[in-house]
Order: sequence, then structure tokens, then C-alpha cells
Amino acid sequence: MQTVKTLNKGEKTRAGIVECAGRLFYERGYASTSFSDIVEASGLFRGNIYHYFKTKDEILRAVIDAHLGEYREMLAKWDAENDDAKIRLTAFVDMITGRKADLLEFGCPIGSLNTELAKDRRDLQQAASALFDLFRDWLTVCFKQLGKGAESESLALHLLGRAQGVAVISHVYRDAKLLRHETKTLRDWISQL
Amino acid sequence: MQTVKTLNKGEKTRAGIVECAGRLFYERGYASTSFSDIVEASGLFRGNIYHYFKTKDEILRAVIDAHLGEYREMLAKWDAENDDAKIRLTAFVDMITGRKADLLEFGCPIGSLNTELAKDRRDLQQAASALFDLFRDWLTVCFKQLGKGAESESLALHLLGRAQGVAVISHVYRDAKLLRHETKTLRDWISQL
DNA sequence: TACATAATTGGACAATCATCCTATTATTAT
DNA sequence: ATAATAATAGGATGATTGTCCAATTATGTA
Repeated sequence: MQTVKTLNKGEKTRAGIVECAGRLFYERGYASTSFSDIVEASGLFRGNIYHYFKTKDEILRAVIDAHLGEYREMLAKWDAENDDAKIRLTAFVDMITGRKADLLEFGCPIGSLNTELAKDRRDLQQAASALFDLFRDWLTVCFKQLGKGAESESLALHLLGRAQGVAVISHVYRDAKLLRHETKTLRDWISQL
Repeated sequence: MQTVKTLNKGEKTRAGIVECAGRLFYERGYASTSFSDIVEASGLFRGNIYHYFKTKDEILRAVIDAHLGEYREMLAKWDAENDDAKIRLTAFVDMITGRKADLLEFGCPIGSLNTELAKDRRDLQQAASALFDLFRDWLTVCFKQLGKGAESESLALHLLGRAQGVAVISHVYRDAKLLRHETKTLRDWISQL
């Protein structure tokens, strides 16, 4: 049963809106991205977009869902590729260096979104925090596999926080060397667990 | 020569605007705070505010300057109170737990501002990054005093990043226990330097 | 006290915002 | 092929945005 790529016209348009809006939200922030920005960037008409989404908030929710799907797929791939938990944790850190350019210019796509929404859109932030949950739970499993038992979730949140710190500080200073140095520190921390 | 508290009427109004706007920018974010919000919260008239500041951006710059002054004062006090660099580093971490309530609800006042501005207001972010510079330089002196030599700035940025990570993750989950646990980890890291 | 400057008042401004509406045209299932 | 539904087109809406301005009142100095 091959349902993939059986997108009819409407579904393709919808996916295009989500992708387009997702990029804008990441690069400019949610509040600073206007509906007109999405209209312009997508090449569609206002009415057409409103046929798929009743509000701008609804677009963001679709964007979050799409990212959830992508990240789930990525984590599943990492799980399939490596049994060793330490190597899987290293893959997590390698993701940071792998997305270096975007991280330096726009910050962490998950962290910056949550930080923005937590200020005055707590309803939306709740949806966005699912992205953090996804990584937290996956990291927890890794630490459990390393025999960390009850403190596994705590370690997962610690690593998540460390990654956020690296992202924020590298982003603020737009400093690639700093990002490389800090990720090396993270890899060292993992290797001596 | 006691110039403190020799604020005439206009200077008091100006300071009131800065304080009011600063609180709003922190609690709601810069983009999400409208000029009307500042008008309403300050109890002044639009025109009066524009008598002191030509643009909303200019208000933010004044807010940043005010914060720079406050933090400089705080760091000078820490320097005066303790010769031991380790104790001074601990004071830095204690600041996090001391501002727990605000950190959990609104995030780090420096980090969240920089993160927001870095997206699409790089001109303003450059001004806001001076707040990071202030702490980075002060921390660097602490590490130098601990004999860390050339890697002192690197360690300062590391600690700054760790603090940001703690702030982001605690803010996202609004988890006081997590904040306490992570700051303890930071204190342990300092004590075994 | 008188005069110059500073501060306040309160409304007006065009631009942009998210959202909604009615036609018209494509697509899909029968 | 046809009827029902989905998708597209494009303008209109009122609310909110940041900024500006002229008139009035208060303040500080000579």
C-alpha cells in the first residue's frame, strides 16, 4: 500500500503553504511574519490560503505538525542505523554542527520558536513544546540504554539544555568557531558518561 | 558632587517610560509590544512619549542602556563584596535562582531579547548583544583570576551558554525543579574548576 | 516678573494587519 | 457526461500599527 506521493492538487498546495510558512516563521519569527508575507512567498492568492487554513495560528500548528513528522523520521533513521546509545547521542550533537549555517543565522528552529511563543502565545507554545518532548523522550531512551536508570530523563533535559545554550550563544555572536568548540565539549561529555 | 536624584520633571517622565517599556518588552517581547501598549501602561499621552523618543526603536535602545547601567552596578557590587573569583562565579549562578519566578515565566531578559531581535532586527540586536558582552567580559576576568589564562574567555562563553540553556529549557517547561537541578550542576562545575 | 524653552494634550495620519466574502474555474466521483 | 465538491481569484473589511502635528500648559532662568 503505497500512499506516499498520492497527493492530489489540493494536498500539494497545502503542503506548499506549510513549507513556505515554516521557512518564514523560522527566518523571521512568527509574529514578524505577516499573512501578506506568506501570500507573497507562496505565490498564491489570499483567498486560496484561507481555503486551507482559517487563521494564521492554524498555519503555525500545521507547521509544527510537519516538523514533528520530519524529526520523528530522522530519529527513526538514527535508531535504525545504530544500536549503540552513545553513537546515537553523538548523532544528536552532530545534527547541531550539520545545521551550522542556519543555526548561526536564525538560531535553533525549536528553541527560538518556543522562546517567542512562550512570551505571549502560551496556547501555541504548548503545541510547540511537543517538539522538545520528542527529543527529550528519545534522549531519555538513550540514557536508559546506557544504564542511567531513574536519572535518564534528567540527563536528557540537561543535554537538551546544553544544546539550547550552544545554539543561543552561537546565534547571538554568529560565531562558527564558538559553535564548533562547544559541540566538541558536548561530545567529550557524552564519551565519558 | 551628588548628581543622583537631581532628576527634573522631564527626566523623571523619561525614566518612567523606559522602565515601563522595559517591563513590557521583557514580558511580551519587543515586536508584540505596541506603542499603544506603552501609552496605556505608562498613563501618558502618545505625543508626550514621542517628545522623548522619536521612534519605538529608540525606546528599546534606551531600555538596553538602562539595563546595561543596572547590570554594571550589580557586577561592581559583586566585585566589591568578594575577592575570591569562585565565589563571584557562584554569585552569577545565584542570580539565576534569585530571579527564578521571572525566568520561568518570561525567560532570560537578555537571551530572549537577543534571540528575538537576531531574527529580523539585526541592527537592534547588535545593541542588545552589549548586555552579553558585559557578562562575558566580567566572567573572563573571573576565570583569569582562577589562573585559566588564554582559555578564560572560552570558559566565560561556555558558562554564559550553560546559563542560557538552563533559562531556555526551564522557561519552556516552566519547571522550577529543573531550574534548581541545573543550577546545582553549574555550581558543582564551578567548585571543581 | 517675564520670557524662552520644555512638557503635555489629544487627535489625525497613512500603512499594514488578519480575516472574510462572493465569483469563477478545476477537479473528482458517479 | 454530469452533478457535486474543491480550488482559485481578487477585492473589501474594520481594527491596529507606528508616527506625526498643532495647540496648550508648565517649568526654569534672567
